[in-house]
Amino acid sequence: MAIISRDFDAPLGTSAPTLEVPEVVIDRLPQYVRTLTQLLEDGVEVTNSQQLGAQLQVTPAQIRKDLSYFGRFGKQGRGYRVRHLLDELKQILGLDAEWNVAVIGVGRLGNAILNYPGFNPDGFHLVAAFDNNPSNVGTEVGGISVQPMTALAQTVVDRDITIAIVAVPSAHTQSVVDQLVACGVRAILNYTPINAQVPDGVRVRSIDPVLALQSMTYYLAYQGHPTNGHQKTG
Amino acid sequence: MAIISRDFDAPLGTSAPTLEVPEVVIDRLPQYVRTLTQLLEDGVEVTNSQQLGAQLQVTPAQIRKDLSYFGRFGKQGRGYRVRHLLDELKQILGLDAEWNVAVIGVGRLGNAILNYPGFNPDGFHLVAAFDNNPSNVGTEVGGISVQPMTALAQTVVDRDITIAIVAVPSAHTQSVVDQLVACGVRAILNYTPINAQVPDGVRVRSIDPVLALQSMTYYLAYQGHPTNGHQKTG
DNA sequence: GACTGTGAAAAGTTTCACAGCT
DNA sequence: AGCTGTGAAACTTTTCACAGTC
Repeated sequence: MAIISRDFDAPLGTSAPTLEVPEVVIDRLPQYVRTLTQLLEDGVEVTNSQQLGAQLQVTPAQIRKDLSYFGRFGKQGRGYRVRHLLDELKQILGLDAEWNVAVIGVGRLGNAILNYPGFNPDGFHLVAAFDNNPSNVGTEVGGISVQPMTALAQTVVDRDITIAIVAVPSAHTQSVVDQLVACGVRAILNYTPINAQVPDGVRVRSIDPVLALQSMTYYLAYQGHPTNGHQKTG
Repeated sequence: MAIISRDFDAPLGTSAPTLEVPEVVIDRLPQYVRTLTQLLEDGVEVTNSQQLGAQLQVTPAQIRKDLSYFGRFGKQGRGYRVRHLLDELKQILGLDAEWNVAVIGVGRLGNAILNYPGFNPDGFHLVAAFDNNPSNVGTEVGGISVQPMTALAQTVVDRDITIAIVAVPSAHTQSVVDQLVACGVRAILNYTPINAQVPDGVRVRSIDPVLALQSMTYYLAYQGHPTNGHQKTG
């Protein structure tokens, strides 16, 4: 039982990440990390599930339950030492490591991503950029020299790249994702509006502002759009 | 029973959107819309839950169940007419209307958003931009003249703006969101890494690439990061 | 024969409520 | 007294399986 400080005997070492911890829980941990980081910066040394819940708009019980999957980090009657809990969560999420990231596609969006300063403080280092278009290859974007796609496999190995950000035209998404998977990349942040198919063991997250807007309009549509009367078809 | 073609008597007209339809279902509908749009463009006239499920990596049963909240759109033995189902779903989501959107903050990120061509084809029109910084006010970004924040309330009314995209520095998020809510905006797409507090009836969706990356590293950390041995603290 | 629409079962997730530690 | 950690209960969501229609 070397891996996480949990004391049940789930079959570790299976290739699919079907550990005992529900995926929804994992998805919340980064938010806890962020809130704890904030508290730490504000000089708060001890917190509790009540306070964290208020910040995150989540019930205190949920926070306690989520944390209980990984260990006992608090002290009854007192709460959680902010620094301690933060360190534990970062370690659980693998955020105590530095991660090298490649950006595929240096069009308008890829450019914005490469120039975005928000990744580095969190341990994600954009270390390589690739593009299909010969006129982009060799240019510098965000301090990184753009390489041709043919250099992908070699650079992924040389630079120990484990994560890729895809910002290519929609039509190329699947092909680029296939190439990344073939190179051994197993975490992909997809900025295109395409549902790429990947084998088991590869994770894809999508950033899709249009989908986000479209799921909100449902609630707007009848809560009363000021001027625009929605007429039914059927 | 005017609003949606469903035949149960949930209390409509309540201010919070606690209709009978689960929120997870609403969140999936835009993806169905996208896939159907794709099929339509490819000239496919009839589809079925099997095919849609394969595209979306969702079980056919889930698609049928989701659709059943809104009506009976298919024909047994045949499937769904793509155009018909697409029209129905768009109507349900309010995507048969055009939505005017304001962008708050025209820094690097706001600039990228205002120049992003992906919103308009889906009926979202970026019609106004605001910034606090006097040196940005009056400039043109993405064909839109940047206004001061003081003009917000008036412009929201004049231009029938119902949705806002927030791309300001983190420290200003809550204040900007408060102003938007005060103006009557009830759907906000938040590009900052801050959890804004909003009253009931206001929807916030966040675009947060760092959180997306951080939830993937958990799975990478022990599936075997090529070189980097993760050592436990405790 | 093929597929939808849907109750009912199963699985997953959240919340409750309280024993137990500080 | 105050808060955590956690089984058990409540609730939500997904999947199953099949009657019904084309």
